[in-house]
Amino acid sequence: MQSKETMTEEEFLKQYKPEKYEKPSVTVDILIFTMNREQQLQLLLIQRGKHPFLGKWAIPGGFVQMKESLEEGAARELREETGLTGIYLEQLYTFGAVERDVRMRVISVAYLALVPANRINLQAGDDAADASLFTVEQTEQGFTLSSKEKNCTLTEEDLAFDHSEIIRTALERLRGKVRYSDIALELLADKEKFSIYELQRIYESLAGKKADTANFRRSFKKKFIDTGRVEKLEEKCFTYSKKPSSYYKLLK
Amino acid sequence: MQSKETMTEEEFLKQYKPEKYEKPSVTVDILIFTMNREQQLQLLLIQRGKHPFLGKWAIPGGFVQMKESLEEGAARELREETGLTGIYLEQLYTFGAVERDVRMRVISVAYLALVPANRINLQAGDDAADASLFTVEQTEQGFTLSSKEKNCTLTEEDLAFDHSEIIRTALERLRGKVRYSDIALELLADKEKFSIYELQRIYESLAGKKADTANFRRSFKKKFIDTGRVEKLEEKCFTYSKKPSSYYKLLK
DNA sequence: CGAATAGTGTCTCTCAGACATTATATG
DNA sequence: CATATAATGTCTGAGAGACACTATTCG
Repeated sequence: MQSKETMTEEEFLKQYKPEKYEKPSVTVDILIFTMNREQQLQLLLIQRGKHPFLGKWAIPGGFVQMKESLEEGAARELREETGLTGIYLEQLYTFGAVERDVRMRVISVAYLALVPANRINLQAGDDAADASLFTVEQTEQGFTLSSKEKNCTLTEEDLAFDHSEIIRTALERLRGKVRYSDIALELLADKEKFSIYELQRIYESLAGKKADTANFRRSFKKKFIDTGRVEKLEEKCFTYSKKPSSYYKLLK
Repeated sequence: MQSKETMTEEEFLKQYKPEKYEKPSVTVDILIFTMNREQQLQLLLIQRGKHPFLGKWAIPGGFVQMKESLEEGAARELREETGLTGIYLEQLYTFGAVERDVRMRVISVAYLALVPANRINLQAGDDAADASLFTVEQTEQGFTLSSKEKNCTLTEEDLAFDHSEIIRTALERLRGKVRYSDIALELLADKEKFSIYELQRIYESLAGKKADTANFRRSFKKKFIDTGRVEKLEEKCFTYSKKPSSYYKLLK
């Protein structure tokens, strides 16, 4: 056989054996965030029906397929859980500690999905039988997760694998990014018809703290109206207050 | 056989077969940045001695081992290339397009390493036979890589795989992060004895633009001196100017 | 009328950027 | 002396935060 250096690329490919080494498994996990009707941040979790961590809550995910990219895998998982496509997706971080799954070596690429308010309709798949939305509240220490319908509040021990660490990482990312990017817009129920009130509630959920109304409106004006990216509509919104608020429309 | 739901965890583990599905390969790639004596940002690249991309330049990397975490894998690669340990490491992004390697499906977790100036001593390993440091300059479009000793300048076509995209991502990260974090300190030759001049050159390399000396010094004072994180030394530095500059020392 | 949010105006403080000026060493 | 960087001072404008105030609708 020839030495590696003198082979052509074709010859090289012929003799190459990808199966020589043991490989870790790779999964894509997806943190699906949305807003509920009460303007609270929600996170989709699934109660595990199998070992390990039977009965604990986990971030949905699955093995990455050989013919899909990571982002496509995340989009597929999102579709399987919610039926939705065309949703904002962003790679979060890759978790690869050796013992994070007792069964085998698993490396998980975590993605963030921001689903517009009131758009989630949980799929009744086999995996998703016990999917539920939890209200996320950010605290100094970390976060709390609670579900009104399930009538429960989760602590770190109720989460499977290293998923509480993943959620912490996601919330950090959201907190940081909401300040200098437009991700808050992705959670609006309707980008073509929203009130500043709605947007502020989203901002506050992501930032993990209250914002001053006057200042929020001022910076909204500066950032979106003065630049022509958003325009005020004639129609008014009667949902949130005695005094009706203006609707705005994102142009882009 | 029992149904999954009624098995104990031990029983589950016994019947679990991790080898059922085809898996992608996972590599850890490491972008090793440092400063040279001329206060220029450098990036370590390796000229490939094998197909595919024979002769092209690539970011060093290798398969993640089954008993090491991703971060440990990055640290190992760094050690193999440079002999260094205890260096600042940060996960950058995970690249997983299906066709990014013609041989097989490869998912690469990219890490950033910031090596203090004048500390690099290239290892003469088999892989690293053709390792070389390239001076990085950031431009509006992206970047240029040039090597004085190799007497060459690389264009995107001279880079293997999707490595020009990875480098672009790394430079974006550095540009963004140098503004609000202390990563510039990681590139100082000696954290216990440095001049503001040195630090400004590092800042400028990472930010990709010149900084105003007066403003840079003012914010340095505010951020490091006034908080007690850095102290001024008696000793002076005669390297960079006719007028000697003060040395500073990072505490903690 | 009170209640609740919509929406505006104003003051302060901090910080970034631009730029002028003086200081101190070398050769 | 010229020169190069060290180091300080000053002015400006943008933006964040705190807070007082008026407007508009419902019930």
